[in-house]
Amino acid sequence: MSNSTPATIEDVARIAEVSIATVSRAIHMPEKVANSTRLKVSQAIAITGYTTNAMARSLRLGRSNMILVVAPDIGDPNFSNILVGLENEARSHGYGVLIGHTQNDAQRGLEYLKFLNSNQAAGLILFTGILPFGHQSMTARLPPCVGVFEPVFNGGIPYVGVDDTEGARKVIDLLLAEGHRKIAFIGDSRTRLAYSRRRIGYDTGLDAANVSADQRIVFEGDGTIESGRLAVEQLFMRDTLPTAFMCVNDQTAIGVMIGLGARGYDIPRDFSVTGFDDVPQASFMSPALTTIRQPRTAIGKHAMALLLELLSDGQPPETEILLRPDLVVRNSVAAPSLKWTKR
Amino acid sequence: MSNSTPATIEDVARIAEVSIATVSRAIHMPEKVANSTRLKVSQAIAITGYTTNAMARSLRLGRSNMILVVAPDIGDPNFSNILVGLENEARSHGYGVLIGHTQNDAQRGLEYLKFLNSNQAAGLILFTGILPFGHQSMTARLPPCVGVFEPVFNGGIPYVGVDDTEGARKVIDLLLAEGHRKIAFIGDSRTRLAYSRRRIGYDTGLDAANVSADQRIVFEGDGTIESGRLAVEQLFMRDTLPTAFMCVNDQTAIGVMIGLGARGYDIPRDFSVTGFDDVPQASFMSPALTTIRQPRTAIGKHAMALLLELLSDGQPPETEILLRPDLVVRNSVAAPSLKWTKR
DNA sequence: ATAGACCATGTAAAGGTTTACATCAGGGCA
DNA sequence: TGCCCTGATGTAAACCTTTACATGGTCTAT
Repeated sequence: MSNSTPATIEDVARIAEVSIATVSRAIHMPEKVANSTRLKVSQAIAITGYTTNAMARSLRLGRSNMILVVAPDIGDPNFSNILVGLENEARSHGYGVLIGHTQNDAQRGLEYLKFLNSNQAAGLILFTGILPFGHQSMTARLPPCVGVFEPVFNGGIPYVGVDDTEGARKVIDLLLAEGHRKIAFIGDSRTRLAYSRRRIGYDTGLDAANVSADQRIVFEGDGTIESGRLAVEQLFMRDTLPTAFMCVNDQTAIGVMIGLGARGYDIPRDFSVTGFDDVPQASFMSPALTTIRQPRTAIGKHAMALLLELLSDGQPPETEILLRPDLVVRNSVAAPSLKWTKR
Repeated sequence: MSNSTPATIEDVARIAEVSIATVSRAIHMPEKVANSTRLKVSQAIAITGYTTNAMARSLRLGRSNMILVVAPDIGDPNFSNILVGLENEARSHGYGVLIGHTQNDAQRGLEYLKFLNSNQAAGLILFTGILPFGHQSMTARLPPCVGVFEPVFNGGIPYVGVDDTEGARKVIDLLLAEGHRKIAFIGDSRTRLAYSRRRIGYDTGLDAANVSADQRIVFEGDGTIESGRLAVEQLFMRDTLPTAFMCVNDQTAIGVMIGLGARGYDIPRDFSVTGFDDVPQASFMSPALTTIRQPRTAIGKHAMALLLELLSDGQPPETEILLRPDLVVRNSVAAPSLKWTKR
C-alpha cells in the first residue's frame, strides 16, 4: 500500500486495467474517454493516491507551471501585499510562484536569466522595469512577461499599475478644495514613468484651477525620506513658501513631515502634506498621512491574470491596465494657514 | 546561431566531438574527465549558450531544485524580510524559492501537499507550525522540512527562531532597572510556544528581582491590537494597576497604547509599555515603542541553511537554532509615575 | 453486404538528463 | 609476451509523461 516511491501513471493503469494513455486522457481530456473507463481510472487514482509528476509533465510539454516574479527588493513591505494577489491568482490556475530579487545587481539579473533559460518558469513578472540581460541566445528566448508598476524598458511588454495621473489629480484637487493655491510638488528626478505621470496630475490640476505658473514650485528629489527633508530645507531658503507639500510618494512625505517638525511647525495647521502609495507607516505617522492608496492585492491579481491570459492565448489582450487609485483622507491636510496666505 | 529552440546537451556533444555522457561528466564531475576534453566541452558550451534543462535533470534525479516556503500569510510585512534571507541563501546554492500561504485554510494546505507530492519541491520551510495533512500516502512522503518561529506540531522537525525567553528577560530587566515593580504581562492564550517562552522570561526576571507573586498581573489576550485595548479596560476595573505593561508582541502593545491614550494617559510618563517583534510600525508610534527586534533576515538565512544541510546530509545537525534577540530601546519606557507608586 | 465514418483505446516515440556498465587503450609486472 | 589494472570515454537504459498514429469495433448509409 504505502510505498516509499510515489505512484506513477503506470500503477494507476495497471489497477484500472487500461493503458497509460487512457489514464492520461481520463485526467486531461475526460470527454474523450468512456464513462465506465473514467470511473475505473478515478477509483485507481484514489487507491494509489497518484499525483502526476510535474517534472515529467513539464519536460514533455516543454514548459513548467511556475511563474517567476522578480522585484528589486522583496523585503519592501509594499511588495508583500502584491505577492498575495499574485499567489492567489496563480495558484487557482495551477501555477506556482517563484520569487527573486535583484537588489539592482546585474549579476543577480543574469542568474535569473539562466534560471529562465533552463525552462524553470513559464512566465515572468517584472517589478524592475528592466528586462534581464545576458548572452544573446538567452535574451532571445524569454518567456511571456508582464510588468508591474512601471512599463518595462525596451517596450512591447504589457503592464499593470495604478493610474498615477488620476491619483495625483485627486490629491491636487483635494488641496485646491481646501483653499491651497501655492502648492509645492516634491518630485523624483529619476526618470521613472510613474513619477512623471504624477507630475502631470499636478500640472493639469493647477491648470484647471487657473493657478498661474509662478505660483508653482517643483523640487526634484529622489523619492527618499532624506530627499523630503532636504526639500524642506531648500524651500525655506527661498522667499516664497508653499502652503502645502504634495509629495511624489509617501517616503518623501515622511521626510517633509520630519523636516517641518524639526523646524517646529505643526501639520496640518501650518502646512499640509500629502503622499502617494499608502505605505504601512502612513497611517501611523502623526498626523496620519493623507495619501493615495495603491490597490496592491488587486494589482497582483490583475498582473497574474494578464500573464496567464498571455500564456494561453499568446496574444497580449491589452497593453496597459491602469487601476483606479483611491484617495485616503487622514489628518495631514487642512485649510492653509493664514500666516502664510496673508503674505 | 541563435536558434529558437534551446541548445541541448546533444548539441554541445556534437560540437565538442564527444559523447553526451562526457559532457554531463565535464559539467558535474570535472575530475573524471581529461583536461583536453574538459576544455573542448566548455568551449562548446560557450558557443551554444547551453544551460542544462532543469526539468529533465529533476526528472532523472527524482528531485527538484525548488524549496517551498509556506506561511500563514505572505502579506504580513514581518514576513518579507525573512524572505530576503531565505531567498539569498537558497539562490546562492542553486535553489529557487517557491512561496505559498495557507491563510489558515486547510483546503489550501492540502493543495500544497499535492504540490509537494508531485515532486515540485526538494524541501519545505514551514511558518505555520502545522504539517500539511492529507491522503495517507502523501503525508507519508514529505520532503525534508524546517520550521520557523515555532516548532512544527508533531515534532521531530528542527526549527529556527529567536530566543524568546532571553528576549523577554531583557525586557523585564529593563523595566526593573527603571524602577518598575508592578508589571503586567499581557499574554496570548493561544497555546503557541513562543508566547509561553516569553512568559517564562517574565517570571524568572521577576523572581530574580524578588518581586512577590501578588505584585504580578497576567492578562490572557490573543495577541491582537484589540486584545491589548481590552486588557487596559479590564485592568482599570481592578483595584491595583501596574506601572508598566509588558506585552507579548507589538500588536498587543499598540492596542495597549491606544487604550491608555483613549483614557487620556501619557506614555511613558504615566505608564510604560513594551512590545516584542519590532514590527515596522513600532518605530512610527508615538511614542516609539521599546521592543525586541527579531533578526528576520538572519532567521531566514539560518532556516534555509539548515534545510540545505538536511538535504545533503540527510541528518538534522541540530534540532533547534535560537538566535539572539536584541533589545530596541525607544521612548515608551520611563521610570514609574509617582502617582501610582505612592498608592 | 460493404464502404466509410466515428469512437474508444492501445502502442510507441519523444522530451533532455544522469549513470551503471561496457569498451578500449596504455602501462606495469611477472 | 601475456595478464591485469587503471583511466577516459562511449552506449544505452531509465526517469514519467503526453500524444500522434494505429487498431479494432460499431454504426450508418448506400
